[in-house]
Amino acid sequence: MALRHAVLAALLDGEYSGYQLTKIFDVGVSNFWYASPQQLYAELTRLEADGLVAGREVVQQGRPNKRVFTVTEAGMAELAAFAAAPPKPLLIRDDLAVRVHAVDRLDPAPVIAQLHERAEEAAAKLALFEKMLVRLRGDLDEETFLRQGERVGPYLTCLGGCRLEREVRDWCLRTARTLSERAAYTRRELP
Amino acid sequence: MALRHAVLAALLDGEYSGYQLTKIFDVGVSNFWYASPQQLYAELTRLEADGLVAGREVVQQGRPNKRVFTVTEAGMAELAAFAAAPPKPLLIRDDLAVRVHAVDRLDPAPVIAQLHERAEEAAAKLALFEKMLVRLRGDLDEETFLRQGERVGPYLTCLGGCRLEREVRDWCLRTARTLSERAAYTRRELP
DNA sequence: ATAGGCATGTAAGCAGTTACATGATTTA
DNA sequence: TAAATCATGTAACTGCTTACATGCCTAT
Repeated sequence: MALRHAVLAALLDGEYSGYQLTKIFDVGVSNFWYASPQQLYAELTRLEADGLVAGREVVQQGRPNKRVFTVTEAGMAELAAFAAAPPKPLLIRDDLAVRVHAVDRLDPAPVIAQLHERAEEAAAKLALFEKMLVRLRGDLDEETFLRQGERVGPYLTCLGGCRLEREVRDWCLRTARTLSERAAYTRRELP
Repeated sequence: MALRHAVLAALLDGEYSGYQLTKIFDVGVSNFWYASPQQLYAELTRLEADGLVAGREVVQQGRPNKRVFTVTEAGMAELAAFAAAPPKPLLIRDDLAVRVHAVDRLDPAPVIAQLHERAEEAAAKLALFEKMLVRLRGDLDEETFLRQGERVGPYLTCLGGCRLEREVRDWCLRTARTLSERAAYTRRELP
């Protein structure tokens, strides 16, 4: 059970409803964990049943009421035990990289287009994360914040997200350029 | 079904047995797809039943016989259709980053230790991938190989793996240092 | 002798995806 | 008046993990 802990960690940032969590996990919680809405609603139900989070009804006007959740003491204990246990290895599954691996034997055109799209998505995420960094550190510069800020966890993971998206963007563009040049070369040589 | 295509792509590099594929997918096929042995044996059975790969018994002396697989024409068609379809978004799940996200509210000591371990693993993978790059490009330099080499797919994905592992290593070390310094500061201030 | 590598699986259970379902309010 | 956002789920299915199982050969 792994999503549990990701949800508990996310709820340390404040009270969130299932819907709000879907927004957070849709981007991937600064890019290290993705979860679908259905997963989140199911997990929140289980977490509440297990007493690791507590729900609270928030009455809203102009929009549907919502239930927001906070981590209980039992939840904190669960998180502490999790943090002390050996971590599972980083899991990556990249559909696009599978295409690149096989690209010599296939039509490279769609793959090149997909690489450009992925590069743009990565650039957009990078911009988003960089804004989030500014918001998190307030008026402090990065160095000072990392030394003296009270809540550096999300900042550190967001820095990781930035690194990743920057690399994804650059790798996609580099790869697309390589494949385009090879395609151009082939067209000149073999008609 | 996503593992299918990863297996088909891996089998473009040559004939492999289930066991050999477990070695390849254990590292993560240059770090973009991990699969367990059980998954691979099951998937190979299904791929063969669907006629996308063909198995061939190889008699060995001194060790058990093995069945090696090649991609059939139907398999190539499947791969081509896959490559032209829109890719699924990059999936990442990082157990260690969950810990870092929550680290303000927990004992940072085990997390710092885990970050150092992860950094070492990443460095080891990086070294492995860099050796693989040298092997793949032979006596050509990178630029020439990327322009003229026949099989650049695996090289390009391996370059991506290098980028990722380098970032993971650096992020882990940076994060560990930040957390250690904060821990030292806290110990001086609050006893 | 014992550990490690080669080689291939089965079975049970848990996690994750896809499709479906509902309904109110705000914005274009 | 249609589309988007807020808000929360259920059900069926597929994919993945964990545990178990077997057996031979090689190197220490």
